[in-house]
Amino acid sequence: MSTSTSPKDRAAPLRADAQRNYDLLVAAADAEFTAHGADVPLEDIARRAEVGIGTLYRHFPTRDDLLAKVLTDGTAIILERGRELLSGSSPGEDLIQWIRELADYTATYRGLTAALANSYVSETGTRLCTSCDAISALGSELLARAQAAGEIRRDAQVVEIILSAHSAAWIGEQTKDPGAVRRLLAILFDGLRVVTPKPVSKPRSKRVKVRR
Amino acid sequence: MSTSTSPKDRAAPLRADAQRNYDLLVAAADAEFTAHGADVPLEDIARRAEVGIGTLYRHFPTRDDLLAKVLTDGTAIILERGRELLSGSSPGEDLIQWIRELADYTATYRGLTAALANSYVSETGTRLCTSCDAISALGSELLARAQAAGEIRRDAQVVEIILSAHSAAWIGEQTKDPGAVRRLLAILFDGLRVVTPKPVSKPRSKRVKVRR
DNA sequence: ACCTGAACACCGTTCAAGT
DNA sequence: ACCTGAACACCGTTCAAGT
Repeated sequence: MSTSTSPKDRAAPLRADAQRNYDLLVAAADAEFTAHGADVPLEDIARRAEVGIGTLYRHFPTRDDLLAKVLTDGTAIILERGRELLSGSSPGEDLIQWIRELADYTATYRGLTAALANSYVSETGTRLCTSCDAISALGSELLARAQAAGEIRRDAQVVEIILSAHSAAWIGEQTKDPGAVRRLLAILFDGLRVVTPKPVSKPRSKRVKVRR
Repeated sequence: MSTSTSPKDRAAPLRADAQRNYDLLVAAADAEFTAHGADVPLEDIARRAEVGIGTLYRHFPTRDDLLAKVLTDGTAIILERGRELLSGSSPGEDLIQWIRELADYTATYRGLTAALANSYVSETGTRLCTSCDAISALGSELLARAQAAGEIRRDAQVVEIILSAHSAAWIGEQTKDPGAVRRLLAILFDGLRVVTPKPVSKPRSKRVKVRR
């Protein structure tokens, strides 16, 4: 919540009133997203911030930019947690724990999962997407480590892992039943723990080259 | 595609022109949904059917009604398949196969998953929801049978099962990667196959009733 | 340099007028 | 009984005019 950094996170010196409006917008956005979900009319946010709608667009050209800003703290935390878990003692469970926390993060606002998933595969590199990239990078590391330790199935890829967390959160949004999320994740995790034996590399079996 | 039944599926005698418009609307809706996804402007559908927008609303008060109508055939098929599988030889795999087909069904139109999932938990009993009820009923049967056979974990519930299919389809929509869907389902299914041993019902262990 | 809000575009939904 | 499309509401986005 200590978010009075400037738009580009550089020390781009904003005029005093602009900085003030910027901060008001971020606070208003957080409040509105929390209260009415990630699809709340942008106009409502501007109104709450007591700012013209044009000002909102000036600072945040797209809704995703606003979402990304408001999620900054959460994103930092989930990334930090990932790094911590990366040096945990049980690679498989470390990955799993991270996914659990990722699902929570994804549920920050109602309707957020759709926005996140969209940006996750959108062509245009939005801000939200940038966070996603960092998150999948970390996911890759955690996954690779767990797979190397032979604790997680080798045919799993980051996309599914990450989007699984998303979809669990999505299911939570739809059903409003935290139990469903918990149970689904439990199934998923058990599935992830299933390790197919390494294809018995037949010691130099005479592979005959066949014609045609 | 043989869909010239009347709105309420009764022989409610529609006036000839009304029936014609109705059929045109269904055909147009199918075409538009296929081409532009489940969110296509209703106006586009009316235009393609060469019918006033009011006529569309008269026949289909909500977008869900239109979706439900256009999905009738698919819904019937998935239900029928479920019944077939119900008398399959391998309860666990029968359930799993059904989920696979359910995921396909859910992907009929781009953007359909969201609509389906929404209606799945919506309060107001829309048409779409009605289909969903039938589907979960069948899912319950398949699941119960598989669990009774000891082939599927006992803590799984229908909601997750169904919504898992939905979310797999959803992931397909997002990533446009059929491989991701396949891999996710594989993980999920392995998770479903994990059967925790029945809590060893200690043969009449002397359960002492404790005070307080 | 930044803010404002009117103006425009777009889509959903209703309803008075028509046949 | 049914159809039509103008009319209204709503939200996103832009931009000319203002400070």
